[in-house]
Amino acid sequence: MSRNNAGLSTERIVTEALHIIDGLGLGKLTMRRLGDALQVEAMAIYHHFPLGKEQLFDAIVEFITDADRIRAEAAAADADAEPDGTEPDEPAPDNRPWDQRLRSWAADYRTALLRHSGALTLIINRRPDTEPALRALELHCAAFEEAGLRGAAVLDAAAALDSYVTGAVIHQVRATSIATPDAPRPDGRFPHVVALRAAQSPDAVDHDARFGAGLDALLAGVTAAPGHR
Amino acid sequence: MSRNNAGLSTERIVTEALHIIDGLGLGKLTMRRLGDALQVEAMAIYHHFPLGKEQLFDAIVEFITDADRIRAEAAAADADAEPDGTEPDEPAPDNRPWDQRLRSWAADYRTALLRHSGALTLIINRRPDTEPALRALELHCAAFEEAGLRGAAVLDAAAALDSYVTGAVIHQVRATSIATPDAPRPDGRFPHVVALRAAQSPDAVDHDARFGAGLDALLAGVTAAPGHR
DNA sequence: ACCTGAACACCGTTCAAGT
DNA sequence: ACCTGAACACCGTTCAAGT
Repeated sequence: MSRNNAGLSTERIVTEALHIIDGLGLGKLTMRRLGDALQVEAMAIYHHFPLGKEQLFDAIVEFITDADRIRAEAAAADADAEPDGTEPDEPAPDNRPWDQRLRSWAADYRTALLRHSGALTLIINRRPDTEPALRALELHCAAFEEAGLRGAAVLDAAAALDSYVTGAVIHQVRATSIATPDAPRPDGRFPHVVALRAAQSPDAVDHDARFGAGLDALLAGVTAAPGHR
Repeated sequence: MSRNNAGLSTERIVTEALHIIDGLGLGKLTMRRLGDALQVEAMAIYHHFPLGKEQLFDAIVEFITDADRIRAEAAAADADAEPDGTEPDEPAPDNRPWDQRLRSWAADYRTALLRHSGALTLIINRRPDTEPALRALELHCAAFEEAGLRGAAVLDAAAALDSYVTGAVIHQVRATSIATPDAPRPDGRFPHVVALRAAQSPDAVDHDARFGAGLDALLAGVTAAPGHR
């Protein structure tokens, strides 16, 4: 066998990089380690990502936030009793009401971010004009117009929705991260926190329900407001 | 002069590190570069942060999100016509209604994050049980109880508020980051986006107004909901 | 206690070379 | 076109040593 043509591809590289991030953390993602995992010299990666690690990071973010791929994977898992060789059809238009479309998008996006929480710091630098981002924005704008918003209020609502979902994932990842041993336990200076945590331990929080409650509140709030600001 | 006792302190180190982050970006914050800026060997930093760079990162995050220091600085700038040597008094209790307290907190926190947007990736890993974090949570819980919420709904509302503010800063930093030259311009596949951007260019967005609108919507939504979920 | 200086085990990336 | 291998300029961190 030849040492060339090791069958490298951008998708294989991104998948393996994500595997390292999920397993060892973002800090352990090294070009050399990634090369080892791919059974290739580290420098071979630069042929597929000439701009280096930053470009690889961008590709990872696009991969994680590619809603179409996520939906296709879910559909393939559902329809495994239909093993014909046909390509997946053009995705059927979603005819449900605006709020159900937004709730589905939010749930899917949140799931994708949580599944790869080790890459969250990369998501922060996500380019707003990438194709998956524009596709999500288009979905949001169409939904909020159907809800009755117009003009700047539509874009404001879309921004608020994206902000909430991103922030909620960060909040949850923080809350479920391993506690530092020397952390100050809430004492008399924080009476409300103490009382509320006595009723509900931080470890017992239902993050899915909390996320849904906040999302409902946000959607109700942005669509109840007058159409202009 | 001796080569020892260079006057290093954790505060000086953190301040200088933040200066490098603001000026050159987080990626350029190096122990060696930080040492140069402090006129000291890089290894001297380890005497004040024995756990290394991660510990320094935590200190930077605490510094940025220390609401008390921010408020004290603002107060000192206001009261510069009162140059007596007295220490700043115990902060007066804020007797305004719950929503004004939350709006002030949100504005201050957002300002602090935006001022050091290069450190945003560090903020993601912010420990939820640090003292500034608990202080903010206490403020949130007291306000939402005053608004009529009870039990889990109070903590849910506090989580939603923190999520929104954090996410909104990330959204804004993304939106105002330099555009990639090869970014796909919105075309016929994104009709709503195209139409809305024709009316309001992305560069013309009033991010302060947008933030306020979303915050108002969120506060209205979480307090309009029934007290339990 | 506080800082120095050399050393170690890594990094990302460039570049010429191989097939 | 696709990959290798050596090399360069860095990193974070350890450790013994200085004062």
